Amino acid sequence: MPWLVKSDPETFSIDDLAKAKNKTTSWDGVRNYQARNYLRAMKKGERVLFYHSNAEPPGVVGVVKVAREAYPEPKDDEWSAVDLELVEKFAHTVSIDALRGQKSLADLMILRKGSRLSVTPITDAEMKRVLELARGKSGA
DNA sequence: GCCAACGTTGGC
DNA sequence: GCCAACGTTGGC
Repeated sequence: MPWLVKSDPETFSIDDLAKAKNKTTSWDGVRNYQARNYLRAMKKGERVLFYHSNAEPPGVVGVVKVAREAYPEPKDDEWSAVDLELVEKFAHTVSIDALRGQKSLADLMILRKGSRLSVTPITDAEMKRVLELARGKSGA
């Protein structure tokens, strides 16, 4: 299953990931039970959209993948982390406006008002559509 | 900077 | 177990 993770770029941006060792980071600090359960459902190799919140503009900035499935956080093993590895940084952000402009993306949890989940599942079709938008295709 | 939406906390 | 208060998130 494909996924989407949110990050405030002031805290951790896709450029930070690009600079990280092996372009891989431990995705820890999630302190929401539903998001944690999603983390635990991630499988190695699955693709994950990387979303910048509180950015100008907010939107999807690239694709990462699950490099290591969920493991307990060393300092707080009630919670889980995964390792995420950079796959690609988009040439252009797929902005939240662009996402909202797509009927096929209307069900994205991220677009719901007040949605604060930092890890959400998406469908294969949604992943495909966002990748098309990233590559500049506007078609159906 | 504002504020609506949400999750968590804590008194009862 | 309810719910008001509070802190945080995130778009604008």
